[in-house]
Amino acid sequence: MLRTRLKVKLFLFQLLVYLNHIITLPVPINKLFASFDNYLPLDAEEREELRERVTERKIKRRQFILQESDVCKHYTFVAEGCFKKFQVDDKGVEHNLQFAAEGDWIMEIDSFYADKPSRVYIEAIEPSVILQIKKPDLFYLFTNNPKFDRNFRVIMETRFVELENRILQAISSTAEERYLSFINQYPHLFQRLPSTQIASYLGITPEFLSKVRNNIAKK
Amino acid sequence: MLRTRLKVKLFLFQLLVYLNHIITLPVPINKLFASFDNYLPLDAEEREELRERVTERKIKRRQFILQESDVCKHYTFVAEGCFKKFQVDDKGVEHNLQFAAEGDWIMEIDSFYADKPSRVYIEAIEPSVILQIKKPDLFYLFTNNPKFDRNFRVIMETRFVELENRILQAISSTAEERYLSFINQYPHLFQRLPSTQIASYLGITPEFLSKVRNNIAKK
DNA sequence: AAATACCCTTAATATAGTTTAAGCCCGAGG
DNA sequence: CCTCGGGCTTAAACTATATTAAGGGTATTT
Repeated sequence: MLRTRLKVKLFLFQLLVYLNHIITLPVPINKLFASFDNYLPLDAEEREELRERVTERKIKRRQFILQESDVCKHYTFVAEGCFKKFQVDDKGVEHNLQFAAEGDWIMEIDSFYADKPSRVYIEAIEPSVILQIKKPDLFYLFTNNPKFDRNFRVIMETRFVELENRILQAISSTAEERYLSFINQYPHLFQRLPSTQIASYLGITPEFLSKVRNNIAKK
Repeated sequence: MLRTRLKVKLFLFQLLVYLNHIITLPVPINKLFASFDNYLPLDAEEREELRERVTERKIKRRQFILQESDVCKHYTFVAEGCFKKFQVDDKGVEHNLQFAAEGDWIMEIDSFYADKPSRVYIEAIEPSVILQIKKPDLFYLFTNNPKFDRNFRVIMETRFVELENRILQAISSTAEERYLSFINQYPHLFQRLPSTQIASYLGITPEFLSKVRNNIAKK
Protein backbone atom coordinates (compact mmCIF):
# COMPACT_ATOMS: atom_id res chain seq x y z
CA MET A 1 0.00 0.00 0.00
CA LEU A 2 2.74 2.38 0.99
CA ARG A 3 4.75 1.35 -2.05
CA THR A 4 1.83 2.04 -4.32
CA ARG A 5 1.48 5.60 -2.98
CA LEU A 6 5.17 6.12 -3.45
CA LYS A 7 4.91 4.95 -7.02
CA VAL A 8 2.03 7.31 -7.63
CA LYS A 9 4.01 10.19 -6.18
CA LEU A 10 7.01 9.35 -8.30
CA PHE A 11 4.82 9.15 -11.38
CA LEU A 12 3.24 12.51 -10.65
CA PHE A 13 6.65 14.05 -10.13
CA GLN A 14 7.90 12.71 -13.45
CA LEU A 15 4.76 13.91 -15.10
CA LEU A 16 5.36 17.37 -13.70
CA VAL A 17 8.92 17.39 -14.98
CA TYR A 18 7.69 16.26 -18.35
CA LEU A 19 4.94 18.87 -18.54
CA ASN A 20 7.34 21.57 -17.46
CA HIS A 21 9.70 20.47 -20.14
CA ILE A 22 7.06 20.38 -22.82
CA ILE A 23 4.94 23.36 -21.96
CA THR A 24 6.84 26.07 -20.11
CA LEU A 25 10.29 25.96 -21.68
CA PRO A 26 10.41 27.22 -25.22
CA VAL A 27 13.03 24.71 -26.28
CA PRO A 28 13.50 24.28 -30.03
CA ILE A 29 12.10 20.78 -30.22
CA ASN A 30 8.77 22.01 -28.89
CA LYS A 31 8.44 24.34 -31.83
CA LEU A 32 8.83 21.32 -34.03
CA PHE A 33 6.15 19.43 -32.13
CA ALA A 34 3.92 22.48 -32.26
CA SER A 35 4.35 22.76 -35.99
CA PHE A 36 2.82 19.31 -36.40
CA ASP A 37 -0.19 20.38 -34.37
CA ASN A 38 -1.44 22.16 -37.49
CA TYR A 39 -1.78 18.79 -39.20
CA LEU A 40 -1.83 15.51 -37.24
CA PRO A 41 -0.49 16.21 -33.72
CA LEU A 42 2.03 13.75 -32.36
CA ASP A 43 1.43 11.83 -29.14
CA ALA A 44 4.08 11.44 -26.41
CA GLU A 45 5.58 8.31 -27.91
CA GLU A 46 5.78 9.75 -31.43
CA ARG A 47 7.38 12.89 -30.08
CA GLU A 48 10.03 10.78 -28.45
CA GLU A 49 10.60 8.89 -31.71
CA LEU A 50 11.07 12.17 -33.49
CA ARG A 51 13.23 13.74 -30.77
CA GLU A 52 15.66 10.85 -30.90
CA ARG A 53 16.26 11.36 -34.61
CA VAL A 54 16.69 15.09 -34.66
CA THR A 55 19.88 17.08 -34.09
CA GLU A 56 19.85 20.61 -32.74
CA ARG A 57 22.39 23.16 -34.02
CA LYS A 58 23.06 26.83 -33.41
CA ILE A 59 23.95 28.76 -36.56
CA LYS A 60 25.58 32.18 -36.76
CA ARG A 61 24.51 34.98 -39.05
CA ARG A 62 26.04 34.51 -42.53
CA GLN A 63 26.86 30.90 -41.81
CA PHE A 64 26.04 28.40 -44.56
CA ILE A 65 24.28 25.12 -43.86
CA LEU A 66 24.50 24.07 -47.51
CA GLN A 67 26.94 25.12 -50.20
CA GLU A 68 26.84 24.67 -53.95
CA SER A 69 28.15 21.29 -55.11
CA ASP A 70 27.78 19.73 -51.66
CA VAL A 71 25.09 17.11 -51.23
CA CYS A 72 22.14 18.15 -49.08
CA LYS A 73 22.10 15.62 -46.25
CA HIS A 74 19.29 16.98 -44.06
CA TYR A 75 15.77 18.18 -43.85
CA THR A 76 16.18 21.35 -41.77
CA PHE A 77 13.52 22.76 -39.47
CA VAL A 78 14.02 26.38 -38.41
CA ALA A 79 13.23 26.83 -34.71
CA GLU A 80 14.64 30.35 -34.42
CA GLY A 81 16.10 32.83 -36.88
CA CYS A 82 15.86 32.97 -40.63
CA PHE A 83 17.53 31.48 -43.71
CA LYS A 84 17.64 32.13 -47.41
CA LYS A 85 18.12 29.62 -50.19
CA PHE A 86 19.62 31.06 -53.36
CA GLN A 87 21.42 30.29 -56.58
CA VAL A 88 24.31 32.31 -57.99
CA ASP A 89 24.31 33.02 -61.73
CA ASP A 90 27.31 33.36 -64.08
CA LYS A 91 27.61 37.07 -63.28
CA GLY A 92 27.81 36.31 -59.57
CA VAL A 93 24.33 37.64 -58.82
CA GLU A 94 22.32 35.86 -56.12
CA HIS A 95 18.70 34.84 -56.75
CA ASN A 96 16.62 34.00 -53.71
CA LEU A 97 14.43 30.95 -54.14
CA GLN A 98 13.08 30.70 -50.61
CA PHE A 99 13.11 32.25 -47.16
CA ALA A 100 12.59 30.06 -44.11
CA ALA A 101 11.83 31.52 -40.67
CA GLU A 102 10.57 29.93 -37.43
CA GLY A 103 8.35 26.96 -38.17
CA ASP A 104 9.48 26.53 -41.77
CA TRP A 105 11.39 23.67 -43.38
CA ILE A 106 14.22 24.21 -45.81
CA MET A 107 16.29 21.84 -47.94
CA GLU A 108 17.38 21.23 -51.53
CA ILE A 109 15.00 18.48 -52.35
CA ASP A 110 16.63 17.34 -55.58
CA SER A 111 20.05 17.04 -53.98
CA PHE A 112 18.60 15.41 -50.86
CA TYR A 113 16.68 12.61 -52.55
CA ALA A 114 18.94 11.98 -55.53
CA ASP A 115 22.28 12.53 -53.73
CA LYS A 116 23.15 15.05 -56.40
CA PRO A 117 25.46 18.01 -55.80
CA SER A 118 23.38 21.01 -54.80
CA ARG A 119 23.07 23.98 -57.12
CA VAL A 120 21.98 26.28 -54.32
CA TYR A 121 23.29 27.76 -51.10
CA ILE A 122 21.40 27.91 -47.82
CA GLU A 123 22.63 30.69 -45.54
CA ALA A 124 21.52 32.12 -42.20
CA ILE A 125 20.29 35.72 -42.42
CA GLU A 126 20.02 35.91 -38.62
CA PRO A 127 21.53 33.94 -35.73
CA SER A 128 19.45 30.80 -35.77
CA VAL A 129 18.63 27.51 -34.10
CA ILE A 130 17.75 24.58 -36.32
CA LEU A 131 16.72 20.95 -36.00
CA GLN A 132 18.04 18.60 -38.63
CA ILE A 133 17.02 15.14 -39.64
CA LYS A 134 19.02 12.84 -41.89
CA LYS A 135 17.65 10.80 -44.77
CA PRO A 136 17.76 7.35 -43.12
CA ASP A 137 16.05 8.74 -40.03
CA LEU A 138 13.42 10.48 -42.10
CA PHE A 139 12.75 7.31 -44.07
CA TYR A 140 12.53 5.36 -40.84
CA LEU A 141 9.82 7.69 -39.62
CA PHE A 142 8.02 7.56 -42.97
CA THR A 143 7.83 3.80 -43.05
CA ASN A 144 7.23 3.15 -39.37
CA ASN A 145 4.39 5.52 -38.73
CA PRO A 146 1.91 6.80 -41.31
CA LYS A 147 1.37 9.93 -39.24
CA PHE A 148 4.86 11.17 -40.02
CA ASP A 149 4.32 10.29 -43.59
CA ARG A 150 1.08 12.22 -43.74
CA ASN A 151 2.57 15.20 -41.93
CA PHE A 152 5.56 15.51 -44.22
CA ARG A 153 3.34 14.99 -47.21
CA VAL A 154 1.17 17.91 -46.14
CA ILE A 155 4.24 20.08 -45.60
CA MET A 156 5.24 19.35 -49.18
CA GLU A 157 1.77 20.04 -50.53
CA THR A 158 1.73 23.37 -48.78
CA ARG A 159 5.07 24.37 -50.28
CA PHE A 160 3.85 23.10 -53.60
CA VAL A 161 0.83 25.37 -53.58
CA GLU A 162 3.04 28.31 -52.58
CA LEU A 163 5.34 27.60 -55.50
CA GLU A 164 2.52 27.45 -58.02
CA ASN A 165 1.16 30.73 -56.71
CA ARG A 166 4.55 32.30 -57.01
CA ILE A 167 4.88 31.11 -60.59
CA LEU A 168 1.47 32.47 -61.42
CA GLN A 169 2.54 35.82 -60.04
CA ALA A 170 5.82 35.71 -61.90
CA ILE A 171 4.11 35.16 -65.25
CA SER A 172 1.10 37.40 -64.73
CA SER A 173 1.87 40.30 -62.35
CA THR A 174 3.97 43.45 -62.33
CA ALA A 175 6.76 43.97 -59.82
CA GLU A 176 4.55 46.28 -57.77
CA GLU A 177 1.79 43.68 -57.54
CA ARG A 178 4.28 41.00 -56.56
CA TYR A 179 5.79 43.24 -53.89
CA LEU A 180 2.41 44.10 -52.35
CA SER A 181 1.44 40.47 -52.41
CA PHE A 182 4.73 39.53 -50.70
CA ILE A 183 4.11 42.04 -47.91
CA ASN A 184 0.63 40.71 -47.53
CA GLN A 185 1.60 37.05 -47.49
CA TYR A 186 4.79 37.31 -45.42
CA PRO A 187 4.44 40.36 -43.14
CA HIS A 188 6.88 38.88 -40.60
CA LEU A 189 9.54 38.47 -43.29
CA PHE A 190 8.89 41.89 -44.77
CA GLN A 191 9.75 43.48 -41.42
CA ARG A 192 12.93 41.53 -40.85
CA LEU A 193 14.55 41.28 -44.26
CA PRO A 194 16.64 43.96 -45.94
CA SER A 195 14.91 45.22 -49.09
CA THR A 196 17.73 43.98 -51.22
CA GLN A 197 16.90 40.39 -50.24
CA ILE A 198 13.24 40.87 -51.07
CA ALA A 199 14.19 42.36 -54.45
CA SER A 200 16.24 39.27 -55.20
CA TYR A 201 13.25 37.08 -54.25
CA LEU A 202 10.87 39.07 -56.45
CA GLY A 203 13.25 38.99 -59.39
CA ILE A 204 13.95 42.72 -59.65
CA THR A 205 16.91 44.98 -58.89
CA PRO A 206 17.14 46.78 -55.51
CA GLU A 207 17.07 50.11 -57.37
CA PHE A 208 13.79 49.29 -59.00
CA LEU A 209 12.29 48.02 -55.76
CA SER A 210 13.19 51.34 -54.22
CA LYS A 211 11.29 53.07 -57.01
CA VAL A 212 8.31 50.75 -56.55
CA ARG A 213 8.18 51.49 -52.82
CA ASN A 214 8.33 55.17 -53.62
CA ASN A 215 5.43 54.88 -56.05
CA ILE A 216 3.35 52.99 -53.52
CA ALA A 217 4.08 55.61 -50.83
CA LYS A 218 2.94 58.42 -53.11
CA LYS A 219 -0.50 56.90 -53.59
CA MET B 1 -1.45 -37.08 -64.98
CA LEU B 2 -3.58 -36.02 -67.89
CA ARG B 3 -5.36 -33.47 -65.73
CA THR B 4 -2.07 -32.00 -64.63
CA ARG B 5 -0.99 -31.46 -68.24
CA LEU B 6 -4.31 -29.86 -68.97
CA LYS B 7 -3.85 -27.52 -66.04
CA VAL B 8 -0.42 -26.61 -67.23
CA LYS B 9 -1.73 -25.89 -70.69
CA LEU B 10 -4.52 -23.78 -69.33
CA PHE B 11 -2.05 -21.89 -67.20
CA LEU B 12 0.26 -21.25 -70.12
CA PHE B 13 -2.65 -20.09 -72.21
CA GLN B 14 -3.73 -17.65 -69.53
CA LEU B 15 -0.19 -16.45 -69.15
CA LEU B 16 -0.04 -15.81 -72.88
CA VAL B 17 -3.26 -13.82 -72.78
CA TYR B 18 -1.92 -11.84 -69.88
CA LEU B 19 1.43 -11.13 -71.52
CA ASN B 20 -0.27 -10.16 -74.74
CA HIS B 21 -2.49 -7.85 -72.81
CA ILE B 22 0.36 -6.28 -70.91
CA ILE B 23 3.07 -6.11 -73.51
CA THR B 24 1.75 -5.96 -77.05
CA LEU B 25 -1.40 -3.87 -76.75
CA PRO B 26 -0.73 -0.22 -76.08
CA VAL B 27 -3.77 0.17 -73.86
CA PRO B 28 -3.80 3.24 -71.66
CA ILE B 29 -3.38 1.41 -68.39
CA ASN B 30 -0.06 -0.01 -69.58
CA LYS B 31 1.30 3.48 -70.00
CA LEU B 32 0.44 4.06 -66.39
CA PHE B 33 2.21 0.87 -65.34
CA ALA B 34 5.17 1.80 -67.50
CA SER B 35 5.39 5.20 -65.90
CA PHE B 36 5.97 3.57 -62.53
CA ASP B 37 8.82 1.57 -63.99
CA ASN B 38 10.95 4.69 -63.72
CA TYR B 39 10.62 4.51 -59.95
CA LEU B 40 9.51 1.35 -58.15
CA PRO B 41 7.89 -0.97 -60.74
CA LEU B 42 4.63 -2.62 -59.74
CA ASP B 43 4.21 -6.38 -59.67
CA ALA B 44 1.18 -8.19 -61.13
CA GLU B 45 -0.85 -7.95 -57.96
CA GLU B 46 -0.13 -4.28 -57.43
CA ARG B 47 -1.01 -3.56 -61.03
CA GLU B 48 -4.34 -5.22 -60.49
CA GLU B 49 -4.90 -3.17 -57.32
CA LEU B 50 -4.22 -0.02 -59.27
CA ARG B 51 -6.24 -1.03 -62.31
CA GLU B 52 -9.32 -1.62 -60.18
CA ARG B 53 -9.21 1.91 -58.82
CA VAL B 54 -8.61 3.78 -62.01
CA THR B 55 -11.20 5.05 -64.51
CA GLU B 56 -10.42 5.53 -68.17
CA ARG B 57 -11.98 8.45 -70.07
CA LYS B 58 -11.71 9.81 -73.60
CA ILE B 59 -11.58 13.59 -73.73
CA LYS B 60 -12.18 15.77 -76.78
CA ARG B 61 -10.09 18.73 -77.81
CA ARG B 62 -11.15 21.84 -75.87
CA GLN B 63 -13.02 19.79 -73.32
CA PHE B 64 -12.47 20.76 -69.68
CA ILE B 65 -11.77 18.20 -67.00
CA LEU B 66 -11.72 20.86 -64.28
CA GLN B 67 -13.36 24.26 -64.19
CA GLU B 68 -12.79 27.21 -61.90
CA SER B 69 -14.77 26.99 -58.64
CA ASP B 70 -15.38 23.26 -59.02
CA VAL B 71 -13.57 20.97 -56.61
CA CYS B 72 -10.80 18.86 -58.12
CA LYS B 73 -11.88 15.28 -57.43
CA HIS B 74 -9.17 13.31 -59.24
CA TYR B 75 -5.53 12.76 -59.81
CA THR B 76 -5.39 12.56 -63.62
CA PHE B 77 -2.82 10.56 -65.57
CA VAL B 78 -2.49 11.46 -69.25
CA ALA B 79 -2.17 8.33 -71.39
CA GLU B 80 -2.60 10.09 -74.73
CA GLY B 81 -2.96 13.69 -75.81
CA CYS B 82 -2.15 16.88 -73.97
CA PHE B 83 -3.66 19.23 -71.40
CA LYS B 84 -3.05 22.70 -70.09
CA LYS B 85 -3.76 24.01 -66.62
CA PHE B 86 -4.34 27.75 -66.48
CA GLN B 87 -5.75 30.58 -64.45
CA VAL B 88 -7.76 33.49 -65.88
CA ASP B 89 -7.02 36.99 -64.59
CA ASP B 90 -9.42 39.94 -64.13
CA LYS B 91 -8.84 41.03 -67.72
CA GLY B 92 -9.80 37.60 -69.01
CA VAL B 93 -6.23 36.67 -69.97
CA GLU B 94 -5.20 33.03 -69.53
CA HIS B 95 -1.93 32.14 -67.79
CA ASN B 96 -0.63 28.61 -68.32
CA LEU B 97 0.71 27.01 -65.17
CA GLN B 98 1.40 23.55 -66.54
CA PHE B 99 1.24 21.35 -69.61
CA ALA B 100 0.71 17.61 -69.25
CA ALA B 101 1.29 15.18 -72.10
CA GLU B 102 1.61 11.36 -72.21
CA GLY B 103 3.02 10.03 -68.97
CA ASP B 104 2.37 13.19 -66.95
CA TRP B 105 0.03 13.74 -64.02
CA ILE B 106 -2.16 16.77 -63.68
CA MET B 107 -4.45 18.02 -60.91
CA GLU B 108 -5.09 21.09 -58.74
CA ILE B 109 -3.43 19.91 -55.61
CA ASP B 110 -4.80 22.54 -53.25
CA SER B 111 -8.38 21.94 -54.35
CA PHE B 112 -7.91 18.17 -54.34
CA TYR B 113 -6.56 17.81 -50.81
CA ALA B 114 -8.44 20.64 -49.11
CA ASP B 115 -11.73 20.24 -51.00
CA LYS B 116 -11.50 23.90 -51.92
CA PRO B 117 -12.99 25.35 -55.09
CA SER B 118 -10.36 25.34 -57.81
CA ARG B 119 -8.91 28.59 -59.10
CA VAL B 120 -7.70 26.99 -62.30
CA TYR B 121 -9.05 25.28 -65.39
CA ILE B 122 -7.69 22.08 -66.89
CA GLU B 123 -8.47 21.75 -70.60
CA ALA B 124 -7.53 19.28 -73.34
CA ILE B 125 -5.37 20.81 -76.07
CA GLU B 126 -5.63 17.62 -78.13
CA PRO B 127 -8.03 14.67 -78.17
CA SER B 128 -6.88 12.69 -75.17
CA VAL B 129 -7.22 9.54 -73.11
CA ILE B 130 -6.84 9.84 -69.37
CA LEU B 131 -6.87 7.62 -66.31
CA GLN B 132 -8.36 9.12 -63.19
CA ILE B 133 -8.17 8.11 -59.58
CA LYS B 134 -10.36 9.48 -56.81
CA LYS B 135 -9.18 10.63 -53.42
CA PRO B 136 -10.46 7.67 -51.35
CA ASP B 137 -8.91 5.24 -53.81
CA LEU B 138 -5.63 7.10 -53.82
CA PHE B 139 -5.56 7.14 -50.04
CA TYR B 140 -6.34 3.45 -49.99
CA LEU B 141 -3.31 2.79 -52.16
CA PHE B 142 -1.15 5.09 -50.05
CA THR B 143 -1.97 3.38 -46.80
CA ASN B 144 -2.12 -0.20 -48.01
CA ASN B 145 1.13 -0.38 -49.90
CA PRO B 146 4.21 1.72 -49.29
CA LYS B 147 5.26 1.28 -52.90
CA PHE B 148 2.38 3.43 -54.11
CA ASP B 149 3.18 5.92 -51.46
CA ARG B 150 6.79 6.08 -52.50
CA ASN B 151 5.93 6.31 -56.19
CA PHE B 152 3.50 9.17 -55.77
CA ARG B 153 5.93 10.90 -53.47
CA VAL B 154 8.62 10.76 -56.13
CA ILE B 155 6.19 12.10 -58.74
CA MET B 156 5.60 15.06 -56.45
CA GLU B 157 9.28 15.62 -55.81
CA THR B 158 9.94 15.65 -59.53
CA ARG B 159 7.26 18.25 -60.12
CA PHE B 160 8.62 20.18 -57.16
CA VAL B 161 12.08 20.39 -58.65
CA GLU B 162 10.62 21.49 -61.98
CA LEU B 163 8.69 24.24 -60.25
CA GLU B 164 11.73 25.57 -58.41
CA ASN B 165 13.69 25.61 -61.65
CA ARG B 166 10.92 27.48 -63.35
CA ILE B 167 10.85 30.06 -60.57
CA LEU B 168 14.58 30.49 -60.79
CA GLN B 169 14.24 31.15 -64.49
CA ALA B 170 11.36 33.54 -63.96
CA ILE B 171 13.38 35.67 -61.53
CA SER B 172 16.75 35.48 -63.25
CA SER B 173 16.42 35.00 -67.02
CA THR B 174 15.23 36.99 -70.02
CA ALA B 175 12.32 35.84 -72.16
CA GLU B 176 14.74 34.58 -74.83
CA GLU B 177 16.64 32.47 -72.33
CA ARG B 178 13.42 31.05 -70.92
CA TYR B 179 12.18 30.21 -74.40
CA LEU B 180 15.37 28.42 -75.40
CA SER B 181 15.35 26.53 -72.15
CA PHE B 182 11.72 25.51 -72.71
CA ILE B 183 12.54 24.14 -76.16
CA ASN B 184 15.45 22.29 -74.69
CA GLN B 185 13.55 20.83 -71.76
CA TYR B 186 10.28 20.02 -73.52
CA PRO B 187 11.07 19.41 -77.21
CA HIS B 188 7.97 17.21 -77.63
CA LEU B 189 5.73 20.00 -76.31
CA PHE B 190 7.48 22.66 -78.35
CA GLN B 191 6.58 20.79 -81.54
CA ARG B 192 2.95 20.24 -80.66
CA LEU B 193 1.86 23.42 -78.96
CA PRO B 194 0.85 26.64 -80.69
CA SER B 195 3.28 29.44 -79.88
CA THR B 196 0.59 31.41 -78.17
CA GLN B 197 0.28 28.70 -75.51
CA ILE B 198 4.02 28.68 -74.94
CA ALA B 199 4.01 32.46 -74.64
CA SER B 200 1.37 32.22 -71.95
CA TYR B 201 3.49 29.63 -70.12
CA LEU B 202 6.60 31.79 -70.33
CA GLY B 203 4.78 34.87 -69.10
CA ILE B 204 5.13 37.00 -72.25
CA THR B 205 2.79 38.17 -75.01
CA PRO B 206 2.50 36.20 -78.27
CA GLU B 207 3.71 39.30 -80.14
CA PHE B 208 6.88 39.44 -78.13
CA LEU B 209 7.50 35.73 -78.48
CA SER B 210 7.26 36.20 -82.23
CA LYS B 211 9.95 38.86 -82.00
CA VAL B 212 12.12 36.63 -79.82
CA ARG B 213 11.87 33.77 -82.31
CA ASN B 214 12.79 36.18 -85.05
CA ASN B 215 15.86 37.34 -83.14
CA ILE B 216 16.97 33.77 -82.52
CA ALA B 217 16.54 32.90 -86.21
CA LYS B 218 18.71 35.83 -87.27
CA LYS B 219 21.67 34.62 -85.23
C1' DA C 1 -17.38 26.54 -100.61
C1' DA C 2 -17.96 30.23 -97.73
C1' DA C 3 -17.62 32.01 -93.32
C1' DT C 4 -15.46 32.08 -89.11
C1' DA C 5 -12.22 31.69 -85.73
C1' DC C 6 -7.60 31.06 -84.66
C1' DC C 7 -2.71 31.72 -85.27
C1' DC C 8 1.36 34.16 -86.56
C1' DT C 9 3.79 38.17 -87.86
C1' DT C 10 5.22 43.16 -88.28
C1' DA C 11 5.64 47.75 -86.80
C1' DA C 12 4.91 52.05 -84.13
C1' DT C 13 4.43 53.65 -79.69
C1' DA C 14 4.27 53.21 -74.69
C1' DT C 15 5.59 51.28 -70.27
C1' DA C 16 8.30 48.40 -67.07
C1' DG C 17 12.56 47.33 -65.57
C1' DT C 18 17.97 47.59 -65.80
C1' DT C 19 22.33 49.78 -65.72
C1' DT C 20 25.49 53.00 -64.23
C1' DA C 21 26.90 56.36 -61.25
C1' DA C 22 26.68 59.09 -57.37
C1' DG C 23 25.59 60.32 -52.62
C1' DC C 24 23.75 59.49 -47.91
C1' DC C 25 23.17 57.06 -43.61
C1' DC C 26 24.30 53.91 -40.21
C1' DG C 27 26.37 50.13 -37.78
C1' DA C 28 30.76 47.15 -37.23
C1' DG C 29 35.55 46.84 -36.66
C1' DG C 30 40.20 48.77 -36.26
C1' DC D 1 37.41 58.15 -32.71
C1' DC D 2 37.66 57.27 -37.55
C1' DT D 3 36.88 54.59 -41.43
C1' DC D 4 34.90 51.31 -44.10
C1' DG D 5 31.34 48.57 -46.08
C1' DG D 6 26.53 47.53 -46.54
C1' DG D 7 22.04 48.99 -47.49
C1' DC D 8 18.95 52.62 -49.36
C1' DT D 9 17.83 56.24 -52.61
C1' DT D 10 17.82 59.18 -56.83
C1' DA D 11 18.34 60.13 -61.58
C1' DA D 12 19.62 59.68 -66.49
C1' DA D 13 20.21 56.72 -70.20
C1' DC D 14 19.30 52.41 -71.93
C1' DT D 15 16.95 47.78 -72.88
C1' DA D 16 13.26 44.50 -72.48
C1' DT D 17 8.65 43.81 -72.90
C1' DA D 18 3.63 45.35 -73.50
C1' DT D 19 0.05 47.51 -76.19
C1' DT D 20 -2.36 48.63 -80.15
C1' DA D 21 -3.44 47.99 -84.72
C1' DA D 22 -3.28 45.84 -88.98
C1' DG D 23 -2.80 42.06 -92.45
C1' DG D 24 -2.20 37.37 -94.16
C1' DG D 25 -2.47 32.38 -93.66
C1' DT D 26 -4.65 28.11 -92.21
C1' DA D 27 -7.65 25.10 -89.97
C1' DT D 28 -12.70 24.34 -88.31
C1' DT D 29 -17.33 25.00 -88.57
C1' DT D 30 -21.45 26.00 -91.15
